[in-house]
Amino acid sequence: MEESSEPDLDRIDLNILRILQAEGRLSNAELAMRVNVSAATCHRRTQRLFEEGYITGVRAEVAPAAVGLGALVMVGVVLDRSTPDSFAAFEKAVLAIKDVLDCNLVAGDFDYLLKIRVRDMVDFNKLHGQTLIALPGVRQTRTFFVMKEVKENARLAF
Amino acid sequence: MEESSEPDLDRIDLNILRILQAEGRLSNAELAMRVNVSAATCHRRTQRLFEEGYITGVRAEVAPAAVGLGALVMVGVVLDRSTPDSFAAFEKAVLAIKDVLDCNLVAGDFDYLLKIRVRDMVDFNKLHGQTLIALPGVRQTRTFFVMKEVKENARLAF
DNA sequence: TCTAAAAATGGAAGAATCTTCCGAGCCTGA
DNA sequence: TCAGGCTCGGAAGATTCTTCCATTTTTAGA
Repeated sequence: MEESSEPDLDRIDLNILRILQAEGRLSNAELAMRVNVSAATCHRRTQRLFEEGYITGVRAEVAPAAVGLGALVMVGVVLDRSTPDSFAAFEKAVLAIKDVLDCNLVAGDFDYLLKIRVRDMVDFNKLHGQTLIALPGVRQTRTFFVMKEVKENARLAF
Repeated sequence: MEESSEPDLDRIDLNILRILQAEGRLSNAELAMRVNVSAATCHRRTQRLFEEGYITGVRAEVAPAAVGLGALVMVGVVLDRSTPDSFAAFEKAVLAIKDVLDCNLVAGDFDYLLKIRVRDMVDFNKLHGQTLIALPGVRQTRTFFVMKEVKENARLAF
């Protein structure tokens, strides 16, 4: 009688996740009302969702432009060789670059796709010329300047 | 006497932003201690950061795999024509697709780059065949399956 | 079907936190 | 120098959190 996909999350848990995903600072009392359980139960449920890793953290979203990070750039990276060592070295180096928000190993024309936030194009050119192309094993990069952010970091639909 | 870049954020405000970006559920009392001001001042500062749009929201991060969204896919999209109407129609349609987390208009080989989360490759194939290539004005798409998420949604460095 | 153990629930209350008011300190400009 | 505006921290009522406990609901076996 095991459920097929999401083992131990019932409708209430899923609603808590959905609501906190949108409003992470909601008070427990208000959250309890919205999901139709008592404050005590809601508190226990939410605590469990944190403890068991369904919620990995709660973060305030800072407006990038407000802190001088107005430029968003996507970069495709191709490495020289496709060896495990080569990948590992590249990944370790990328993790240390604060401007890189996302880094994904992909199948397709690139080895990695990066998402980068910097102040402006001048800053990106410096990052590109001094850091990115100097990363271990990089054969070539392809840059995609973002001209308009249509949708950014949307909530998960479940 | 206008400052060049970040007008009205002093060191304390920036620290509040940095801390809340990492721990959005921190109590005001604890936050006040960390930034070395009284609870009252910290409360006022934080409130202002919300009201003036420096913090756009606070969100719980839900583990994608826990809610059945284990697959991450990047898709490059090229449109038939590069007219404003064409772009507008595409963007409007994309905003309605819940699986699309990011959508950016870029300069380069593609018109748009999408970031999509679905359950698995089967789900992606369905989404691709039934929805993506049927979006208004789409000439071609290029799919990049993510094989490893090296860095995901990192915090802004400022 | 029935029963007993196990688990989850909601109410209540002490503890902790929030939120606002107020007076004091500190620049700023005349 | 001094008046005005701004920001600060302490304090206290209001709100919220967190836990305990009795009750209800669910589960599993006979």
